[in-house]
Amino acid sequence: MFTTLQSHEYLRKHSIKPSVQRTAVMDYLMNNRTHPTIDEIYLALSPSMPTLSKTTVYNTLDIFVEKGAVRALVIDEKNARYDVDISAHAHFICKGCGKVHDIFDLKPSLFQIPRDTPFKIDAVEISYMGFCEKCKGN
Amino acid sequence: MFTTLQSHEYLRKHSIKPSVQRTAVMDYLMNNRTHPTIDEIYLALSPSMPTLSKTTVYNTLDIFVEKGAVRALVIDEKNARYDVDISAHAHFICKGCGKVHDIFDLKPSLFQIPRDTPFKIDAVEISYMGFCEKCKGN
DNA sequence: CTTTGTGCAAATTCTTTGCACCAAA
DNA sequence: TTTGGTGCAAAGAATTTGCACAAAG
Repeated sequence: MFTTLQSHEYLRKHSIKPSVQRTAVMDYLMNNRTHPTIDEIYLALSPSMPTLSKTTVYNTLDIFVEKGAVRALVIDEKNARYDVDISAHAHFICKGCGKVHDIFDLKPSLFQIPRDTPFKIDAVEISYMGFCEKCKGN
Repeated sequence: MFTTLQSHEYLRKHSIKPSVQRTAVMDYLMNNRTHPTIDEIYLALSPSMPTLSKTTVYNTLDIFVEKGAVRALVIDEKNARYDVDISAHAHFICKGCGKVHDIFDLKPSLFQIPRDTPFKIDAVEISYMGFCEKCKGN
């Protein structure tokens, strides 16, 4: 369980001013490693923060990504999803239920950036698609 | 240059009934390996097919993907992009101009599916983000 | 005929924008 | 007070849906 104090600390480390809303969003991300969408974050927080607006959630995540505090995943065609774990790891998305899971334990070489391309590459995203345990039976 | 006859043939191979519209879209994809969006395809074809509707382009691409004739790329947060090359290769998206480029010549092992996951994985997508030659100067 | 495909318009969904108000330094 | 943050409502953009008509077998 991560505390508000730790979220606060983590935000400062990335030079993000820790407002109440930002701390709440970061708190949620640190404790819910489910690659949530904007809507999921908003729905989870709004009961305890009734004045929270979805615009603020959008703004907040934009800042987090810009400052390198979270990763924006491009794996779900429907919505943007966010991951507070910025270390090199891959993702799996279930075509049945849409949930996104982490895949750690892959060879580090997978995440190497190819040389001899004409591009200035600064990020890699490795995604697997298929069906999760629950959905593969159906 | 791929001909309409070849597109026609390729559609049959994937058991897709080759209507005029479908053949035109496949033709475009085979001759324009630029990972086009729905809108780009629509705008390119509508001058010569004034009655073409964007709904048809959506329907068409859905069928192509479902039948395995084209790959839907999840790399561009704004729009879906389509690739008629279904072989194992990676993509690079430029954060400046948004263009998507192919990266061939990567180790085949990169595209291997990890065992010892609880998932039934049936596709891999490897994406690199950064700036292309033109945009990296700015 | 009967099935399948096409295309218009409307509806939905996700995201962005403009602007007024609030809060912190 | 001045700057930056928040939140509402409206706008925008991509995609989906419902339905009528057209085309193919």
